[in-house]
Amino acid sequence: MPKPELPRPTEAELAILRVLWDRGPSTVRDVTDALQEARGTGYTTALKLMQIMTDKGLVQRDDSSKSHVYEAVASAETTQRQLVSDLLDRAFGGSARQLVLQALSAKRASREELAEIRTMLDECEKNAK
Amino acid sequence: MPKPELPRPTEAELAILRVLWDRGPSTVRDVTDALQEARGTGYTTALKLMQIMTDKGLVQRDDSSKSHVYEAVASAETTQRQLVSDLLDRAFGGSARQLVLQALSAKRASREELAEIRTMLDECEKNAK
DNA sequence: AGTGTCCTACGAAGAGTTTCGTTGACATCT
DNA sequence: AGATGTCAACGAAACTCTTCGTAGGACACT
Repeated sequence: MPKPELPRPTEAELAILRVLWDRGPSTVRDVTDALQEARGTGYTTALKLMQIMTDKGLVQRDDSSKSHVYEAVASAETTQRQLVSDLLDRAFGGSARQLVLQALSAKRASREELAEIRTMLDECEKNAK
Repeated sequence: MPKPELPRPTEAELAILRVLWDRGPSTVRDVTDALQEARGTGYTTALKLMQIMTDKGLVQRDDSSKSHVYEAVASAETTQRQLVSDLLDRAFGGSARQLVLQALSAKRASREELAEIRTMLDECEKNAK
């Protein structure tokens, strides 16, 4: 079975995943530095979290060199889809329409963004039942 | 100040809020019954959560009758917008486009839903910068 | 060898979340 | 009156999340 179904990342875990998606495989030092200004995360805090994430299967560790290198297991897209799907069920009763509405009203999308979304809608429509 | 900025509801709290949005003002018994099948929530569990939510300001309590009646303070729309906005920042780096894309791909929206979303887009475009 | 630096590992503290057992108040039924 | 039932209140327990202090190993430099 190729999909053991990863757990939903917590808040601090998600911040680390974002760094890994951004930078690619990174050491604890790299991640700590990246999160230092944004969150003030200390080194041992990041290390502990990444060890936990390894146990959970959220990241993979390459310990062949002295400084272990960590890599996100699931892609940003996959994880984002999981998080949205989760929120959809938990807060919106499954109504994608409502969720999209709130997303647009929360962020006041620009004209360009609206145009892009419209293009995506066309794509979706082609595949819809 | 009329907007004291409510905290983000936790998972169990959100389940309770959903019942209150659905049913309107309700007693602990009502909420427990509604959540019984969906979550197996026990009476004292629901009571405790609703007391905590009262402290947090998420719900209001009317204790004029023997069975206290609870009511959600924030509307479903307001809370949903807050949750989406939160997820947008935490997981999508603020890109509403990406979030909408994942929402549509997570749920495989029907043709009707797509049409409705399209209509919403028109509305948004009128108000865009 | 001694010192300093960088790294992993471990454990524990503190906060928040969720669950539930117990208690006491109050009302109703017999 | 006594038994039964419903309810709010409280506290404790189990769990998760997040943070960090401390220890120990490896390495380089003096």
